[in-house]
Amino acid sequence: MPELPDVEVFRQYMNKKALHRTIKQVQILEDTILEGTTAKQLKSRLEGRAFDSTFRHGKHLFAKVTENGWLVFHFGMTGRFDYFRGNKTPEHTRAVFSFTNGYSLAFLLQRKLGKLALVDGKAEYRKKHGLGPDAMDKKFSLADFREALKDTNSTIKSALMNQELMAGIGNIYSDEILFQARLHPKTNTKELGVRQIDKLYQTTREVLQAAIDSGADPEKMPDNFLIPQRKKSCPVCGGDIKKITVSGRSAYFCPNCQKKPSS
DNA sequence: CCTATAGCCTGACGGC
DNA sequence: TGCCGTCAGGCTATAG
Repeated sequence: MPELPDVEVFRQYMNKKALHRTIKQVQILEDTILEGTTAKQLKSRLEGRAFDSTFRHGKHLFAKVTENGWLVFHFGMTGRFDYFRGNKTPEHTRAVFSFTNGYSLAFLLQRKLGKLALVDGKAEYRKKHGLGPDAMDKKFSLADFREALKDTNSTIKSALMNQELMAGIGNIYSDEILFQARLHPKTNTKELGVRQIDKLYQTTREVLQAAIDSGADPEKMPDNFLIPQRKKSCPVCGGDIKKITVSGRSAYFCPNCQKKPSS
């Protein structure tokens, strides 16, 4: 699930539930999710401290640890949080942060494709992973969007999902953005005119914002969104949705509404 | 530079 | 019911 809107919702959840509480205990149930740190180090640097604030960049969530750097969450394909009371950890819990109030924040990963890291600065982590600007950052302007796509010669779907160009968009939301922009996923970036690029920027921002406003819940998304019914029929024309492979990922689109400029 | 593929992991689903 | 292949909202390394 976790693309930019989902991670933003997780951030809000963490803010609401787990900020400013003293961390009594850290438990790592799955060492393989640790990136550049150890269970021992996490315990020594987190226990007795608290999460002061959160920051999201693309699909990554950073939680500020009082005077002690940042804990970084990456949710892989199946990650999420669960703030629960007591000792019974939810299924698929890989790490638990227990607070002095008797509640705990569980970091869940069904498949173990997520990561947990501890870093001194957000910038260094971003640099190390080659992450471009956050797709929803206020400072990520139309000019930046044009610049990001300028030197690429790939399918537009692939470009939108390229975390080096802009961070946060994955397989599902790239499909939604291209559906709303009425662009075929295999359109080459070079085929797009200035007007289309500009429109795509607006659409990208609108789709991501609408998803965040919906709590990243397909049931609450606008009626014209493809996501809730991407394996069924087009919410606009009612036609059949087609599935093709683009950049090694499944792309769902409406052949009637989304045509390549050249065809 | 770009695309395709495999691998990392687990679970759900469809076909037989 | 059971087994098997396929696929899944991410990312990385490698090959062509």
